[in-house]
Amino acid sequence: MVTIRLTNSKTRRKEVFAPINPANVRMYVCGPTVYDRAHIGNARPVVVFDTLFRLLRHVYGAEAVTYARNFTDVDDKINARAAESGRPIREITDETIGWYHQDMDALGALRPTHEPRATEYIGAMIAMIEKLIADGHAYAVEGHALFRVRSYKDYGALSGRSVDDMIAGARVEVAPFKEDPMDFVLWKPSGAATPGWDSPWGYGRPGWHIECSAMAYELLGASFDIHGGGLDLQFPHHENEIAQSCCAHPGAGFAKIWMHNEMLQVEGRKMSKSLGNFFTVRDLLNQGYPGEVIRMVYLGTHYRKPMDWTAEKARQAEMTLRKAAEVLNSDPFSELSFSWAHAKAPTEVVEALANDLNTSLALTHVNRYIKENDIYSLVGSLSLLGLRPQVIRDEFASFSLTADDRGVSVSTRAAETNALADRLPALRERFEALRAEAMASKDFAPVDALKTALIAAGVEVRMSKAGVELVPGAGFDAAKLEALL
RNA sequence: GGCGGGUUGGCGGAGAGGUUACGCAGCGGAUUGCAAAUCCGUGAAGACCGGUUCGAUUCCGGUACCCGCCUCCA
Repeated sequence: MVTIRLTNSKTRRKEVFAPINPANVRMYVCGPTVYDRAHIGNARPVVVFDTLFRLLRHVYGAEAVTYARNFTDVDDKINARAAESGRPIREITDETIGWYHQDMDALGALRPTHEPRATEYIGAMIAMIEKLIADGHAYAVEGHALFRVRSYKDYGALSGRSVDDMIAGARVEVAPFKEDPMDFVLWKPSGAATPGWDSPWGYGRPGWHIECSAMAYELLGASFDIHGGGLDLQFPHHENEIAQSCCAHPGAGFAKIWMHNEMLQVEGRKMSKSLGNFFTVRDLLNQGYPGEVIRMVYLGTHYRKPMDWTAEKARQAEMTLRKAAEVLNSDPFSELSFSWAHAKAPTEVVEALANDLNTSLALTHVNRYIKENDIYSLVGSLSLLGLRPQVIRDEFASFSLTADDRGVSVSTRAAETNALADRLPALRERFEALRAEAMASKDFAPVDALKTALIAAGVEVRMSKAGVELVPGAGFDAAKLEALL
């Protein structure tokens, strides 16, 4: 069996992954707060842990992996959104979850096994808080329940901080009823304008951190294998989760391995609305970046390094996918000669991923399969990486290699582009005729004019002794092509 | 201020204590009416200063710079 190695944030070392139960490998990843479209920073952990999910399924079997990713649907940002729009909270969260699914589906991310909503686990949260209070790890005061940080001796171990250091450097405004400045909220009171539930501490709502502890416990148990999320969540969110869960379920150890993906920048700068470089995934999709291109850009950078989103990277990813599509499409019958769904990723690709998710190295291998025209390895690798081969072929394949040119009745193009594919051969014939004339007359102006127009329409013009190929490229513009017909 | 991380060729971006990463761009050649595409070939690196070592870009320490978290934002 392949040995998977993962960097554990808790130990800051790369460790051999040995599941608690290989028949039920369990992973929890912090999901979105659902009040708006996911931006491209939110999407990075989704792609990273989807890739890990796929690797685990590959190694341990699809049925042997349980992946839980929550929706935070109770939060002050959601309340604010509801207040300013006048819409019901549930309507906002339902709509946002729908968007999230659409956008992450476009990136080729599999749906996790469980996608719990925080509001469906209020009872479990209350039960956990009650236990923490009963055991002296938390206390109730003025309608709040607070976690007593000093009662968990390892508090700060994950993020490498000591409670004393943090207090010294803290800029936090400390609520007067806290025993200790670092104590954090498990439950807080709600007024008429905010959603709430009845609890032993009065009508109120949960603090942010308790939901993940409660849902992970309900769905995965007191101890499980992997807990993931963005590096920004390491402190305080994950630190607090550990404190809560370890105190509520002593001895269980909570997550064995903690994984954190680095943050994302855009064109070398932090993504922010004020800099005007803030994109949602939907923005990019609407700008015409296919989901596969976006995913490819993510996979190009190791998850523990800061990643920069740039238009140039997207261009290169698209170029690579076009080449891949040509290979996938080079034999119209290739899909029939072996089942694409069963193509296996070569060992070297699996091992690249097994080595702490070295997606960049995996893509290096993919490049070689493209160069060597190795369809089988290419299909297997792309599938394991979540880059759907059929989609790539349909989205990026060139017209010149479709059925029309080869006399076979296999069409692999998306319907919209197929319509144009029918017209390209006519243009090609005209081009060939013009070229033949030019060769004889030595007047190349007419053929050059047509060539220039085709290039302007984003069509690659390939001439050889054998004939002419017209291939739509990255900047393909159907409207300009229409004008030539 | 506290804590954590990073710094690789023109650009992006990996592995490995000693042997070509790879991709994009560049350059040379083949090919072409000219190109494009393709193929062949090729130059180019490891922030700085020390240390360990026969040997470090890879390990250790320091400096500089950058980034993140500590505070609503991922």
